[in-house]
Amino acid sequence: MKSSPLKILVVDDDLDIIEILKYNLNKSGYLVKSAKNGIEAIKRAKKFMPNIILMDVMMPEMSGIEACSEIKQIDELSETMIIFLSARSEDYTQISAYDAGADDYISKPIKPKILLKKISNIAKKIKSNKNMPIVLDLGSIKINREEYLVTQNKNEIMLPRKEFELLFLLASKPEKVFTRDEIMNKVWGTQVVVGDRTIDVHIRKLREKIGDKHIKTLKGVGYKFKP
Amino acid sequence: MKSSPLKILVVDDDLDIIEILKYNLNKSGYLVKSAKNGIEAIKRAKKFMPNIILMDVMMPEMSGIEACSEIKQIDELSETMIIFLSARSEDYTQISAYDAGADDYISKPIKPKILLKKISNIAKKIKSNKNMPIVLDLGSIKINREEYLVTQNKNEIMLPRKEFELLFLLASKPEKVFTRDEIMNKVWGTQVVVGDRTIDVHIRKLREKIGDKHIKTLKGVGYKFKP
DNA sequence: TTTAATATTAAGTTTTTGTTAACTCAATAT
DNA sequence: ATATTGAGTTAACAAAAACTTAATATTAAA
Repeated sequence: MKSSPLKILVVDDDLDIIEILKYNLNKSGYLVKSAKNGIEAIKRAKKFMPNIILMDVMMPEMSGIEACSEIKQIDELSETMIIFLSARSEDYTQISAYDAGADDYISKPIKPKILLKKISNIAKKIKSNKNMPIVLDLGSIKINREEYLVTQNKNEIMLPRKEFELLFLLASKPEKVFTRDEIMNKVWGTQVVVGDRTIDVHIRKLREKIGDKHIKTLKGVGYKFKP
Repeated sequence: MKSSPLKILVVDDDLDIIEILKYNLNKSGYLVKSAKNGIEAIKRAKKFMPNIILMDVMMPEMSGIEACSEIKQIDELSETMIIFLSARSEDYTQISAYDAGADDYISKPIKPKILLKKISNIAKKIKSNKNMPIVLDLGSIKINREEYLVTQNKNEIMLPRKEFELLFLLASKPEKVFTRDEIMNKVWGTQVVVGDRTIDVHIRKLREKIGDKHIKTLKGVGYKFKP
């Protein structure tokens, strides 16, 4: 399960602005396409299926706000985040923009830092599994994701991030065997490469803290959690 | 805990319009009163304390815009949302309306659907504000948002704005881990970008003032407040 | 029994956070 | 007009915790 780059559609009638945005976004590894008015934006969006649309408010033919309303009504695109760009930051523009279903707002002149921060925030949101449970209750062991806390028979156990994520993964499906590859991808992600023994070490530390019996090794296969 | 109905004051010199609005709003369960000019509106607003004022822009005696400015200056009514009604949607009218502190704008002819949607949006906002507690009582520490004051075992601690907001955020859900991103977005907002160490410095200052044990670091994850 | 896979330990490395002091900026006082 | 004050930010460095690796030992499956 490899993660593809985020797709962004830039809509502006000013080609210079498109270029600037493209340059900045490409540099950060996003896949960018552009349109120069609202009508074109809708057409392209349907094909390109972007995760994010950056759109100027004021455009000839069809205003960004109108285009936004239309796009939000298209079922397949309803999850697309729309961020408006505008020359002024007057409130009245913002209000109608949000009415149209805009998800965020950046006022020109666009500062690359702010732009990239917003985009990366959205990227994180999209990546993070929204339907991940907050607490796992495995009888004697309870795992609370919101508090990042593991409780075993009323004892609170603090786990560092990787150990927590590892335990959370295994415990999310007790008795299921997770292969090393699965663990690697879900806990460490697809972008990092670490040696084989790293997982063992983390398993060891977990066993130290929650007891050996909860994590079982299946040689040549993987690990499983037992409640 | 039953929530009282939202109070709406309708201001228009056209009695027909008042009737139409009253009819629609009453039907949706709001508590409605009316005034037929700006001066009367101010008087009634002081007594009725509406959550929302729907006001015509063009009225004899005192224009809606003037009335709006005055109302916004009255302390007890500064939280009241003011929505303008106007025969035309020319931009220049809207601009001065927003300058006067209007919160939204509806152009005539009024479509009940749009009106009620806007009202219900505002209602949601008001409710969520109402539900935000003004004082947090965490045992030894009490945080009063209204007075901007933190009390620890009867000692009053004055915190600067950012420190206060940071503490208030963390303390609003004790034990929950707030990531740096969350903190950044909620305390600093999405329109500014500040360096990474800024949060640390504020955390440090808070710890200096309320004691180390109340704010716990989870490296790579975030911070949490412990009562 | 053999051997590849996993366990263990301690010693590196990297990442993240803590700390301090200096700097900017605005509001207010002199 | 200038000085003062305090909030907020930044930058540089220190410290700590988290994480990884490497070397060696042990285990369990073929």
